[in-house]
Amino acid sequence: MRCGADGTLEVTMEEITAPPVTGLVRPDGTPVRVLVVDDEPDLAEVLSAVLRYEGWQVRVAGDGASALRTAREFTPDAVVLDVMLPDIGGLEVLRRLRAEIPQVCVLFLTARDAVEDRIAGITAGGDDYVTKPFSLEEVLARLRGLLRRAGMARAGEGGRLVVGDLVMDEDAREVTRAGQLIDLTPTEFELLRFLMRNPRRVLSKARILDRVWSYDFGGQAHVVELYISYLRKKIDAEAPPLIHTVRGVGYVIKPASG
Amino acid sequence: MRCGADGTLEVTMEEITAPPVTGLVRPDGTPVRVLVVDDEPDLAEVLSAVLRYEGWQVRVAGDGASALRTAREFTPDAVVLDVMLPDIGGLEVLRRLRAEIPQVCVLFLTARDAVEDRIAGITAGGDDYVTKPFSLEEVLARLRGLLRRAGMARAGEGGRLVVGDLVMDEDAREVTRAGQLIDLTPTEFELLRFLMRNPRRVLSKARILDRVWSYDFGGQAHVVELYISYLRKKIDAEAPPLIHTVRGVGYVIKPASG
DNA sequence: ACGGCCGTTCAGAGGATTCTCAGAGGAATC
DNA sequence: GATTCCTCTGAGAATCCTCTGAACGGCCGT
Repeated sequence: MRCGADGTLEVTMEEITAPPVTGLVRPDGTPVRVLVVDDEPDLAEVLSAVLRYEGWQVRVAGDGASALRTAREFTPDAVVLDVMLPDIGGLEVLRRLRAEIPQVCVLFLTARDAVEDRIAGITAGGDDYVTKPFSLEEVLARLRGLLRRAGMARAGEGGRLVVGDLVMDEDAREVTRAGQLIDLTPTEFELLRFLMRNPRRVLSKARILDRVWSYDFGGQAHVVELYISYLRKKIDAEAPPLIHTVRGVGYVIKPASG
Repeated sequence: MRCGADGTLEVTMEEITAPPVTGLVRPDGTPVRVLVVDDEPDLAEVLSAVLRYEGWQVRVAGDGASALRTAREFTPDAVVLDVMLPDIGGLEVLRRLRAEIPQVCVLFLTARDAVEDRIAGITAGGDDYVTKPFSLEEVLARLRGLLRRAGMARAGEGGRLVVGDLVMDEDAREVTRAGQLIDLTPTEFELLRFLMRNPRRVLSKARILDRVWSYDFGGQAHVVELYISYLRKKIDAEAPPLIHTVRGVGYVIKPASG
């Protein structure tokens, strides 16, 4: 996803074609349902494409009133909710949502500087927020966290990712290789998480950029190479490498044997 | 839960896990039931979100009459009750509640300057109160205390929190590290309690603020950093540190080894 | 073999985040 | 009413993170 100078959003085809990976499912086995509420159609569209790609059922609403209307018959498990809506305020929407679907998770989208004021109290329960501009991986990760804690976790792996002897604990934000604790910066962590969520799948630099970096990032794909090199120094330094370059295409992470 | 290639699902029992780790359950194993009674919708919403997140079943009422009505069919174990209700006085509600559910615990919410002697009578009866504006952790702690004394403690944990050689006795309000008694101010204590209730889980500054500070606190997340630094001076000064900064995210408390 | 392209790495500027100190103001206590 | 203690603000310093630019080396075509 790229944010053009004119405010348009481009979505690369790649983003909507590959098969789903993650396994968050409702207790009854049906797919997770997410309602996206944002008055920017482009952003809402990109978000819903990514969530759908995650294997979830998605609906979109452009304002508070239609969000409530949709929620009533869609009964989502989670709602991605922009606090700046044209009609009803975000917190009001939250309250009315809760009145109808008490256990629903809400992920707020908010401007960076509007945080402290209106958002007070929302992280106190299970809910969470993400500040604009965000990266798609960040939104996904937060949403997965919310849903996992809401009882839609898949067996055993409660937010743990494993590739060979490399292990990531998302809650504790800990990464270990062969038991050795590895210290990562936020961007390194998010890049590695994206790789580990797609093991054995070659990821293009463009796609990595789209997912891991914020949508308003104007830089070049060179950063990806740079951060891959940082990661390699930290996790592939003294052991058979897990991160592999696929020349002219991108990068893969996979266990040493295969 | 495993998702087979043919679309089948296997569900194991342990997957249906509750989010946090409170360990308070009814004798018959069903979740604790709490009724929140407050005429401020925002406050009631935040309270119920927090309690629900704690794994309890929650109902909300906006005035005394509907509180009594709801209590009749909900049969709560505890009631969080604002003394200032639009219709019936809090004490009257208490009396009528007791008439129907004799063993119910009641936590009063009251203004700071409320009459002290009446409150004294309340605490004598086993109930408790919290003055507005309160922190959510305070409400939770008091509620846990009430419920524990009402016989809903799960075996083992009697209000003691342990992380490595750091021990907190919630009832005695005592903290020791390696046997050494540590003196904490009220805010320091509450911050540490929140950390110790969530060991190995990274807590964002926003979340800490929402939980540990009063809901009307208008300040910045900077206070959290400040109080973390106070805690470190008292707890982590001359021993392997337990409190760790996760840059760009928040803080974690965890035993020294891992 | 040569040259262009791609990927890797280094070095450093600039920015963001976090830590700590000092002190004002207020609450609690005696 | 005075004292002590606690909480919070503001500012500066220290630390850490991100990204740019450039140099280097290998891969692949011709």
